[in-house]
Amino acid sequence: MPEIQGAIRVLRAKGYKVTQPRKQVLKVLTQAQKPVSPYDVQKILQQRGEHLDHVTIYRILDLLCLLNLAHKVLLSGGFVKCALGDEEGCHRFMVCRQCGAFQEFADKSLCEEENELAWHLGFRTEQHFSEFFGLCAKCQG
Amino acid sequence: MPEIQGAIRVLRAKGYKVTQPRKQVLKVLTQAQKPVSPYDVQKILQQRGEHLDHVTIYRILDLLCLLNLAHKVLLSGGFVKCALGDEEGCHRFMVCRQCGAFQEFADKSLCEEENELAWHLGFRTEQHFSEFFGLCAKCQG
DNA sequence: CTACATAATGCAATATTGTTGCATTTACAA
DNA sequence: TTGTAAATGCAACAATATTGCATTATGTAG
Repeated sequence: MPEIQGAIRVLRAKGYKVTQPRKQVLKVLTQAQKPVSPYDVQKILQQRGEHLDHVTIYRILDLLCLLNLAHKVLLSGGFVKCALGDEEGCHRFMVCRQCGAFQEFADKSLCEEENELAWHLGFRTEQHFSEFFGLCAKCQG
Repeated sequence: MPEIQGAIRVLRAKGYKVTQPRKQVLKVLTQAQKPVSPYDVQKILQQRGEHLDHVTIYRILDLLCLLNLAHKVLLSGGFVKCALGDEEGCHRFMVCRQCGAFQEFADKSLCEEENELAWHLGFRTEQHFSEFFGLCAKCQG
């Protein structure tokens, strides 16, 4: 598990403890062929006879994301917020990680570029969703 | 409420009934300055002394999405799936709406283009997430 | 090696999100 | 005005997510 060793080094280097639950979650993520939800992690562990509280799993995943040892994927079926209107199936949002402000913007050429890229990979795109996380103008102190 | 009238026309044209609950939800979406979750819709209505079952709200929002009168937005805080690894803060997925297959792909120039666009709008991007929904090669029969 | 301080976990409780089946009501057309 | 098909409400439940606090375990200092 070389990947896990690397993650463990990062944990230690940043002053976080290397606990059994953290190692268990890292192992699940490393072995998983797909992105997994916190709930998936719990079920996979249960199948091995191991048990972790789901709260613990959430906290570990949050930490791993914070340390860039994991990342969040927003697949379909996710949190749903609806707004009225249709902008040609291309929805691009900027979300400020500081103040939570968000702003939608459209860029037609970018959409076409994306479509073309996917097309070359054999994929026919019907809807785009993009989110940029970062700092808005106000929060770039 | 010109927007609502338009939506109502679409409903009628497609043979869907124009019911009180549907008009209530459309009104909430139209007045909302932000994307709202189904739960948000319910709370907003409650504040006005109106009440709709949450199941009804889910069904209406699904219908509006189906008719392209609304769309789903995947903001941060959504359904979380984590995988180990860090690919420079740019995660682009193609998800097949038919078979659910997904595939991650990277494109550096696209990322830079996106960063630049956001930059011109005063936004400093740290992480990208993109999802393309459509049909994979296998499902384009 | 032991014991301490504190970080991390487990647990309890609760809130939010989402789905299904069926009884009842409502919209709209005849 | 009335019939009927569509839509809603209700009940039940499953899954997802967050908070506060008691308990446990890690890493360190002795």
